[in-house]
Amino acid sequence: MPNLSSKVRIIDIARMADVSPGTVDRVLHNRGQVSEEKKTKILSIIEELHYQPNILARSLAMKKTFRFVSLLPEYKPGEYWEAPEKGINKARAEIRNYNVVVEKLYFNQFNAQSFVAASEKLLNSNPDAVMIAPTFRNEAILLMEKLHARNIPGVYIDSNAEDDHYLSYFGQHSYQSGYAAARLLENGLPKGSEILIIRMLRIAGTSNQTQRREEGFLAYFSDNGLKDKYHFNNIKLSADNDIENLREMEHIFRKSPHIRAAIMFNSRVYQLADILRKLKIEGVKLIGYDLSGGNVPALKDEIISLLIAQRPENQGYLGIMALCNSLVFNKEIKRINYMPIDILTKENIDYYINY
Amino acid sequence: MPNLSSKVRIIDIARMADVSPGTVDRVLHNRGQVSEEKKTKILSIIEELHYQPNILARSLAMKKTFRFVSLLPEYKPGEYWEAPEKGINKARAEIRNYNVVVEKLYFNQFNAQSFVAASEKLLNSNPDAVMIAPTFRNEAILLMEKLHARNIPGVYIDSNAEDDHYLSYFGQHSYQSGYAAARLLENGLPKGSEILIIRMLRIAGTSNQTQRREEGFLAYFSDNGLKDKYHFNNIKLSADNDIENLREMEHIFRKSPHIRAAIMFNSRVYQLADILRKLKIEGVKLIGYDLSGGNVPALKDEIISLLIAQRPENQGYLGIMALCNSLVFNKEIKRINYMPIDILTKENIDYYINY
DNA sequence: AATTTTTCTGTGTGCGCACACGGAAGATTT
DNA sequence: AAATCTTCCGTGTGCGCACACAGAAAAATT
Repeated sequence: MPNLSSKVRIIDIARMADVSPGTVDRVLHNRGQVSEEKKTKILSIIEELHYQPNILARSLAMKKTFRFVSLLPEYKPGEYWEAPEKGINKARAEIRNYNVVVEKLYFNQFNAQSFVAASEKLLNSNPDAVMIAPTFRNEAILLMEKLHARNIPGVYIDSNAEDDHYLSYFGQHSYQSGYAAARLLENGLPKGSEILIIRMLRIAGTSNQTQRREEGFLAYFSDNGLKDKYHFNNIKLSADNDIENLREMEHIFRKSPHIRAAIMFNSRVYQLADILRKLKIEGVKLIGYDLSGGNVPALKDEIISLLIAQRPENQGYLGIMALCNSLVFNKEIKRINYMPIDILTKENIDYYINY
Repeated sequence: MPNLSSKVRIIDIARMADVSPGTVDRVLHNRGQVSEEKKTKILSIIEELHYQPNILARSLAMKKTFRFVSLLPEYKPGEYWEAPEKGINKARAEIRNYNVVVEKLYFNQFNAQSFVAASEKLLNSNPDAVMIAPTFRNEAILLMEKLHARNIPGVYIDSNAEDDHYLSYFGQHSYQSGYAAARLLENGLPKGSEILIIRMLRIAGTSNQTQRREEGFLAYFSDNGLKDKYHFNNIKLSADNDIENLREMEHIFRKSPHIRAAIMFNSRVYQLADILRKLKIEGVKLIGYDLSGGNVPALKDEIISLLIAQRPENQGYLGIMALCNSLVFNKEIKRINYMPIDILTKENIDYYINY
């Protein structure tokens, strides 16, 4: 148990080691040269006294200011990516006095080229650390490689590119969140029911994350020998053509009136909820992801039964804080940080503030 | 939008107002006297420039050290109260450099007299701020009154004494968490099932919190017209006599073999889980609270179906941080802070780390 | 042995703030 | 008008650290 109460200063160590404060400073920062003899002596005293530098004084004295840059998808108010941004702002205010400024860059999440362009900009600005949402996996890996070559640490949030060069990852375990969703969906569902799996057509292809969730979802049923107990029905909806979607769904439900459950693996569930509301279809257990858009109202209206969330705000906050902890405070950073898989219902949604 | 980037110092303000830095200092701290004319001039400049003091420099310069004291139930390893303590330690490490020390006092949660004795000790030590678990409501209110008379701020965690003198509260909305539990228990439960409600006999009487949870639980059924759809069976178990409890439960299940669900409103569910395991009773949906003791293993073994948690670690952390934010950083503190009602299953428990 | 080069080491200054102190200006009393 | 008290105000010092700089010691070169 380290001594947290009594204060040990650099000057104390210097006195004990019979050297000047500057020398201690040098061994602490690997600056200049210090004779091997003094070095070991100083280090042993530091160890013995559990010396911990006063971060406040350090930041106050330090000339260098750190520039962190985030690279996230642009968004409209209420959309998913608003949440991580809020977390960034929170972190920014918290570490402002430690000489770190946080800047933001954005890309279009449906356009890989915009990611590449923003990457270019990012690199040219020569930041001290970066936080990236690797929506475009290959492009993100390329960027991270370049950053690594320049010794610029980077963290991923939301999804993990799983390359070798990132400092840390904050995001969900997509597979497991699908698995958890399956269990919740299946719970209390009569055997023989039909389950509707809805995918969204996406210009940039299905996202990695969505796919993993679906894998986990299906794995639950096969792992537990439930695959034959239910009928699975796959359907694809368009991202923007609401009228077409409505027609499609009406068709599906006329053909299969025994659908008792439905799931979507992204945050657009509220669109489906709208359709169900319009078609006056009831008794369908609907599960989706995230609190963005109209999801919360639909949950409260009991059209959506459950939402699964992953604290996107905290992801942004923790990503920035990890950079700060690593660069400014020289702390060790855990590399993979899976966020909790939060289960939200009408009854607990109002208290879901991420303290 | 305040200017977060450019630094404004006291000396800058002084120059602009054509006074000495000491004068600015005086109006910032209401120290000494300053002529009304200069005062307003300085204040308007502060306003205009969005001056925010550098907390780091302030703490570095400040002579005063703050003493925060927590007053929580004593506990054995693995018990509920270990969690808030962890949060306290986290906060302590974080604010150490801001000249605040955090001390801990304990009481026996089954003995009101021990709370009073600890209160005495607490008051005599003359702390700068306190955090209290008001397990004994009346005694806690009395203590908070005395603290208030001495101008010592105090926060409650875990449960709320709901008096007039506390600074802030961090804890669950007990009623609502019972309500949420009811919904989860009822979901998928065949109508006509028998539901077992288990209470623990407690020397010090039923705790306020437990009672509220039960109220919320029952309210769900009456609110939704489900009261007559199920049979409710109440049973009391002893806190320590396991053998007697086993016999009792065996009796109950022999008499009522149609029990399909059971709930306990405290963290001792694992005791019931043990009994069900011993009696080889299956097909009972069991819900309980908190992650302490053997609850997590029982959840993973699927004897417990769901656990409801309320981030006790964060409660301790946030309670201390609230004191710090108020006293040291002069921030506004939200008075009532209900913690999220977290729903935990076998599938998401492994990712439940409170980031 | 005298020099240059390299390695090592101590001192001084300032980051932005709190706080003590001493002195000036004004108000009150003698 | 002189003395005392009160209100007001400016300056100086230190919190613990980083960093620049100059100078000493040691090593390498001439």
